[in-house]
Parts: sequence; C-alpha cells; structure tokens
Amino acid sequence: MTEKKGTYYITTPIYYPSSNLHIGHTYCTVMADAMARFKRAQGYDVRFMTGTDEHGQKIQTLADAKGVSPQAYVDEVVAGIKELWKTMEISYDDFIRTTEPRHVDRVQKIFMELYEKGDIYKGEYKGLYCTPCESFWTESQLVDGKCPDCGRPVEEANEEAYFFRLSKYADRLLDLFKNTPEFLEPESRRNEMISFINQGLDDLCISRSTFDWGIKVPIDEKHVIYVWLDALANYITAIGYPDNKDGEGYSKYWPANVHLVGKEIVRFHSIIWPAMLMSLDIPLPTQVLGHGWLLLAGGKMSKSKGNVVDPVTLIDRYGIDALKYFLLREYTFGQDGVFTNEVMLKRMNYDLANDLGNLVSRTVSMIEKYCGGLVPAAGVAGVFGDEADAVDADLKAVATGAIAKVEAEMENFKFHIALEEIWTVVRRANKYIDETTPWILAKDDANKARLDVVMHNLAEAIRIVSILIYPFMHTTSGKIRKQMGLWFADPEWDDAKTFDMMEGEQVKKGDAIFPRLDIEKEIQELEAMNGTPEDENVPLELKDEIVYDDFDKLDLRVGTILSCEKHPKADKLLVFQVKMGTETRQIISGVAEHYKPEDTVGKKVVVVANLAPRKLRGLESKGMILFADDQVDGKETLQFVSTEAADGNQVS
RNA sequence: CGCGGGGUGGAGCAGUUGGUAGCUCGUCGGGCUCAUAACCCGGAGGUCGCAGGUUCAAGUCCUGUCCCCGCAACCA
Repeated sequence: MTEKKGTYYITTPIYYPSSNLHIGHTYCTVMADAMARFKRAQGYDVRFMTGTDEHGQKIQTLADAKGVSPQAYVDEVVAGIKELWKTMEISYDDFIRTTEPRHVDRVQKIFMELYEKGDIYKGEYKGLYCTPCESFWTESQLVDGKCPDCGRPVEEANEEAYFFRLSKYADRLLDLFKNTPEFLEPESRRNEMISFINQGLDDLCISRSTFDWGIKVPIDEKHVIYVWLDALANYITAIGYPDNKDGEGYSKYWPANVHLVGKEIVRFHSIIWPAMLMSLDIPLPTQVLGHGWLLLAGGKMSKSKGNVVDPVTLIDRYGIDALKYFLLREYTFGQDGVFTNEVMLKRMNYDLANDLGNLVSRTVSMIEKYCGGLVPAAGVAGVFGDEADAVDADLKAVATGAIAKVEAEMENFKFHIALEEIWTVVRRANKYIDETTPWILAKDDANKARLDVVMHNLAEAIRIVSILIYPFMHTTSGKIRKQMGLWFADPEWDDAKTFDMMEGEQVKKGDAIFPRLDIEKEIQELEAMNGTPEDENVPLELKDEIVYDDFDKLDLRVGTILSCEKHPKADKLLVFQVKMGTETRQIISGVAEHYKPEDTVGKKVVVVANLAPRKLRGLESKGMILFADDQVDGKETLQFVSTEAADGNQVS
C-alpha cells in the first residue's frame, strides 16, 4: 500500500466568465489537474479547487448588451466552462462561483474582520469624473482635459470608497520575499514584485459604487466589494472560512500548498493576497507559482485573426491524453511557449505513437506469439551469462529508478522533465528489445527460458510506465494495463519501485493506443477547420453599433508625411510632421516598434484631423494617423491606411 | 543611467556548488524485422553574443560592451 501522507491543497485561478475559455486556461488547469492526480497517487489527501469570478462591471455591461440579467449571463458561460472541464476529465474536488451564497456570505464576513482590525477605512477615491459615462479617470488618462470615452468635460469628484491598508504591509511583504523566496516562483517574478513594492504601495480601493453587480459591502449598501477582495478570497471561502474554522475544510486544508496562476496575475496573488491574509492573521499559502503563456506563432490568440486554438477540436481529433501530454511535455513551466500544430503533432507522433504505443504493441504481440499470451515468470541472474545479466540489470535499474526522479521533478512543477524521465524508461525498453532480439531467441527452443525472461522484463517495464503516467494520462494508463492483463486494479504508485511483480497475466492485443498521425495531412485539415470557409459569410465580432451621425463627427483627411523622428522621451512613440493641404501639423503615434522613422517619409496617410490635441510625454499631438493591423512573416505589425488622393482632401 | 530575464551545434531547449559541452527534432550512414514504415546504433555539426579579467582550470565567477524578451511609463 502507498502510505498516507498529509493534505495537499492546490488551486487554479477562478476564471472570469466574460467569454469561453481557450487553450491558455486549459493549460493552467491541466497542470493543476496533473499535480492533483500526482499527489493523490502519492497518497496525499488532495483538495483541488477551481471556479469562476463572476462579478464586476464588465459582466454587467455584457449582460445588459445581451438583454439578460448578469446572473443569467454568467450561468450560461459557466455551464460551458464546466462542460469543458468535464470533457477534459479535470479532477477538481470543488468548483466555486463567486455568486454562490456560500461565497457571498463569507466574503462579507471577511470584509468585517478586516474592518474590525482597522485595516479597512472609508476614504475618497479622488479622480476626475465624467457624469454621463459614470467613470472616473486619472489625469493621465484624459484627452485634452476631457473624458477619453465621450470627449465631454470632466469634473473633479470624490467618490466615497473603502480602502484596504495595503501600504501597511509593505515591510512584511518584503521580508516574505527575502526570507521565504520559495513563496513566489519563478525567481524573475519575485524580483519584479520586490521592485514593485519598493516603488511604494498605495492603499487598495476595494469598493465601488458606480455599478452594483457585486457583493454588497455589509456596512454600506451603496457599495459593492471590488474584485480583489471578492475574487482572491475564494481560496479560503471555498473551504469554509470563516464559518468552519474547526471543521473539515478550512482547518484541514489551509494553508494552501500552491496557488497556480498566470504570470499576469502574479502581483495580486503575491502582494495583495498575502497582505489580506496577514491582516486576517491567518497563515499564508506555501507557494504562488506563476506560469508562462502559450503564444501562437502569429502573436497572441485572437478571434478576428481566426487563430484561436479550441481545445475541444483537438480533443475530438487526438484525445484528451494526447493533448494533456503535449501541453505538459512540450513547455517549460514558468516560461512562455509557442504553440503550433506542427510542434503538437510531432510530439504526439514521436513520443506517444512511435515510442510508447509501439512499445506496448510490439511487446504484447510477442508475448502472444511466443508465450501463449501469458506473462512469464521472473528470471534470476547468473543463468544466461554476464551479458544477459547486464542488460537485464540496466533495464531494471532504469525502470525502478524512474519514480524517484519523477517525484523530485514534480516537487518543482517540472512536468516536462518528469515526463522525459518516464520516457527514458520507454526508450530503454525499446532498446532492450533490440539488444535481446526475442525474434531470434524464438527460433530455437533451447532459448525458450531466456525468451521468457526477456518478455517478463518487458512486461514489468511497461507496467511501471503505466503507473508513472497515471497522473498525467490515466485513460492511457488504463488502456495499457488492460492490454497487459492488469486492468483489475488501479495502479498503486509505490509499485513503480518494484520489479518482478507480474506472472501469468493474460495479455490481449487491442487497438493502437495512439495511432500514428499523418502530420502533413493533419496540419492541412486543422488549418482548413480554423480558417473561415470561403463560401460562408461569418459576421465579424464588432464593437457597438454607431449611427451615421457618430461617423459624421469624424473629419478624416489625406496627408503626406514630411518628416518623422523618434520621440526623445518615449520608446514607443514616433513624432510625425504631416502635411494636409494648407496645414502641416505634428502628430504622434505609438508605432516606433513597427516603423523606422526614415521609412515613413513621403507616405500618404489618412488622418483623424479633428481629434482633440493631446500632449504625449511633453510633445503635442494634433490628430491621429490611421493604421491597420497586419502580419508580416508571422509577426504582428501595422500598415498605414493609404490613398493616392491629394493632401487635405476629405475622406468619407 | 527605471526593474527584471536571456543570448549554448540548422531549430527548440538542459547545463546544481567552476574540472572532458548534453537533450529532443532535423541531417548523413548503418543495423533489425517482434512492432503503429515504427525501433536500435553510429557520424557530422558549437572557439557556449563580444572584449577583457580572476584561476592550474570558466558556458559556469568578476568588469565592460552589443543584441533580444518581459514588467512599469507615454501607446490619439
């Protein structure tokens, strides 16, 4: 029996259900799932949490636009998310939604705890307010002193708001990063956070009164609790805090072992969240891990480019296990990785079909052919000569030694190396077949004893592999075990330490575990599915509709770029002098990374000529040059929107 | 002089405390036929961004320098 260990609490972020999830979310959840299954296999009492963060203005706005209630809106999206996790066989123990009463109630209690500790105070959110837009803006966001959304004047206003004394915890947070470096990994993120704190922490605004889709502030019904307090708290409300401090949930599983998060939200999890916990005076999670992003060759995923990777499509074609294996094996935890169909398909073919699938296939065939389909008994050393003993011993050592390596790598979330370690066993077994040449042994009955030992050893190696891959690919593990005659029980993790456990199992050849893929053909078909079929007229995803009068407000003009230079005090800005008929004016654009200044001179462009002037890093910009997104050699870039018409002419 | 990360054979990456430069793919050649045209072996290919320095010894430490990528700021 695998011995019982302690508890292990792992979380994914709670995702924002403003739209369906993509492969990036899938990636994060797959990692958490693999770790949860791994820890369960090791004998830990695992709590694996995921969920959705459902409040906020954006949801409210989306729901309004669709003409449904916010709750109805999120209900639908969340149902889709749960469906996806079900399809992917994600083994979460609980799924928390921030709109659930259990969460709402506990967040309000947490708010009160913080309030009573004196860490929440009512203050004023000072800003410049645009009444029609109901929005606050900072000085730097304004356009010519006016609302950046509607262009109307703003007024100084103070919105009453509640604040959390984040600044109070700056020193303790710095100590945390210094004394407990493993709290946040990878190291690069930690350094970023330290420098962020050193720039000075402001208190955190934790309430809003400009929208109401949220949890009410218990002492002030005009306010709803803003996202951070609401969302981050899920990690403890989901297990019962503060209600059952003595119960099964919180007292058993807190502090969490790992919060797995994307690099974009590391800051909230490693600064705001610990500060909140310090204030509540409860222990901090052991570790926050920031993973990287999956990027596409053409840049980030976006629906308008038609390059969104839909996990469901891939699962339908290749299966859950192949996709999970690829995600975990291909990418280095913590670093960004580039997703391409070719990389994925090669991984699936080389590792899964060629190495693992073929190993099982050839072994089962031989046991059927040479041993009547029954796994022979173990052999002993010293019978078939030193050479035979040596290869046997090496195979055994590699196979039984893998578990310790896998465990060591998994401690550090090195999924890709852990899987690589397992594949050294697979490769060693394939090599063993070549070294022992069973098909030659089979030609002479005198070698039957040796042949049996060889087949036994191969069966053992495969059995061990089936255990080690179980946390990553449990379905595949089951398929292999069925073919090997081991289907009657779930794999016991610690059995991977022992050789010579099999004898007499009835093997049975089945379908290929991972059929070999025709990579060229698959790529073509995937691309065909992704691209919009020519004859289909699929509506674009657009911003809100406008009326003609809105358009008529724009005064677009043709201009010629006379000169261009880099903005002396900004990296991304170029300063253009544009001649539009009688008038030449200075326009600044944030396109320095796409154009060399000298290459733009003489180009004809279209300008929004009546846009209010605005200072950018000290220089005034009067108008806006139009650009179109483009891709050159797979890299995102911009193109001037150009025309041959004469300078100064109107565009309509 | 904002903060941080990185520059290693054609591609993508490993390289703890300094001691013969590894892995996967590709490529060239060979072996085998049990197996999903899969598997196994071998070769070629790198002055580890550049320039100095410390050391018996540096990809690994120090200094300088060039380039790339994140974060923060301005992206009308």
